[in-house]
Amino acid sequence: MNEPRPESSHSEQPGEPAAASAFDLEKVREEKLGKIQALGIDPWGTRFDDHQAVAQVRGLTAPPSGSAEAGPAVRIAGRITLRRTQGKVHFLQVRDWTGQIQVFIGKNQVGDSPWELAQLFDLGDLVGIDGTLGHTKTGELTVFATKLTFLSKSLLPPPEKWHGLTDVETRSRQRYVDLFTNPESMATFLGRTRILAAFRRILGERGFVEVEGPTMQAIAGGAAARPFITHHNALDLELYLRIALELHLKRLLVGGMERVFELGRVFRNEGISRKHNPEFTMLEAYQAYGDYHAMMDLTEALICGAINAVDGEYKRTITLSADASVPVDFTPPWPRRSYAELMLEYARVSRSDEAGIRSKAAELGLTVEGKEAVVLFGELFEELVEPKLEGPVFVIDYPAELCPLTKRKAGAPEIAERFELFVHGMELANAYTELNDPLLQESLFRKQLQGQREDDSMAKMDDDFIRALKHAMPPAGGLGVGIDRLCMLLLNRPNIRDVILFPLLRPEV
RNA sequence: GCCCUCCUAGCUCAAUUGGCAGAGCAGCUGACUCUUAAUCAGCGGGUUGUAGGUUCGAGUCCUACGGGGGGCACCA
Repeated sequence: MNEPRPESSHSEQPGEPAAASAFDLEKVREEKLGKIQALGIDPWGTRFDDHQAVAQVRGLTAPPSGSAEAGPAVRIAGRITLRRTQGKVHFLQVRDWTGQIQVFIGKNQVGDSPWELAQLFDLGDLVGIDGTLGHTKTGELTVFATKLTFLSKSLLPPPEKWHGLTDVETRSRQRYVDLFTNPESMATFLGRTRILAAFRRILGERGFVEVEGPTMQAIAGGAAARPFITHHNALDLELYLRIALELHLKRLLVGGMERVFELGRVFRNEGISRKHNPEFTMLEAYQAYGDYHAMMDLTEALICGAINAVDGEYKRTITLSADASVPVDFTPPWPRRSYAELMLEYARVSRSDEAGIRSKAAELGLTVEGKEAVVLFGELFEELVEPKLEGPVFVIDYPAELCPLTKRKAGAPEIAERFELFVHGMELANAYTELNDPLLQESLFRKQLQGQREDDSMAKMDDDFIRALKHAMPPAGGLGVGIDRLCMLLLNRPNIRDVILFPLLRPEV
């Protein structure tokens, strides 16, 4: 490893002499900070009440340019993103999280000492503006400042005014800069919170209560994934970060909470990609005395609600990658197609035709030896059917062998009551009629434990969960939705990193 | 973990075959009371991610390392 060296001027070295240009820009701003203080003004500001959102101000009516009529009095607060000075006049662009508006500051209009302050404004400073709303000679809606309030000094220069911050790494690392420079990024993350709010509202309207399961668990269950390991000192206990929400929510069903959901973070110790972040947000919802059909209705309501929260467009174009987008129509109801039917249509094989499955798999170049026919059947689905599913489409009734933890269809034990929602090859939701037979559950767990590989040695038998089931869990429908991927889809961001405020990155330097 | 690729001023980007590291924005000084990426004049700003190597000479070629991006693998 290289030792940190003084010439690595990018990392701040407190106490070391400022050496390079980066420091010069900062130094200039520090000097201005001193000048602001010399004016008797606190450069770090104070409470600033009753300001209006810029978007709200933009919605007001204001007199046209040159009118004798005084416009409405307004008060805004925000960041200076642009400054054009012209002699004894400044034009600023001031941005808050709702939008941006022009501010006019004239020396003769504000007076000498505010003018002195305005001379010290830098791009990136936070200011409060009192003024009247009107239009300039060129017709632009403008706040004509009457009073300036300094709210906070920016000691670092913001990115360039025209191109902004484009470097994807810096945008993720310094999300704060990304948010205040790139309005589309702000819109994306506010869109994400609207989607979450819509989910909570709809679930609440349907009688679901939000609960919080444990994030640190002695046994990380509910999915097959490698967990993160952590340690509790006082108990001297190895703990795992949860990989799913499922098993604790089901315990609550046993406890009598009939409709529960959790919108929570789960952690999986896996690779990072365009579609994977090690921590991500899941919705899981469980409805006592329901089944997977009830969950399909709920899924449709949730996603339609999310669309309405974003822009209300059911017919939308979704971005698959930087240079590929496709139209998708979310107008409900969405088709429900059985797994077997889709396999017949696209792969031309049925589950019972094992010879056909094997020859078809061989045809595609899949490894056939040593695999059970049902595994190949699943692989054929992934290869031949999933790419064809433009969606949104519910794929229902999976081969039971592929979903050991799902309740079988009454009178058809070879069929599992499960659906997955697909949109253009992306799996948006996964739901079951939950297995509530503790004896069957236990034996399936044991079988699963036997089959696992050496390096997956994290999985353990969750005896308490089995005990809970033995107290009788109601028959129930359960649903899982990957929130991050839904956000990618509805907010048109092809990379999961762009819908997670602080995605995992290697530490800087 | 593997393969490909990128890293140049605070930001956005140039730099011919290996031949003096440049521009715009931002910054500083000055002019300007209705600008729109304001304009005009002038000035400063760099260990080209890091460490080695090849070479008379490396931003450019080679090796290793760091970080990013894309893909593969992993991923009920």
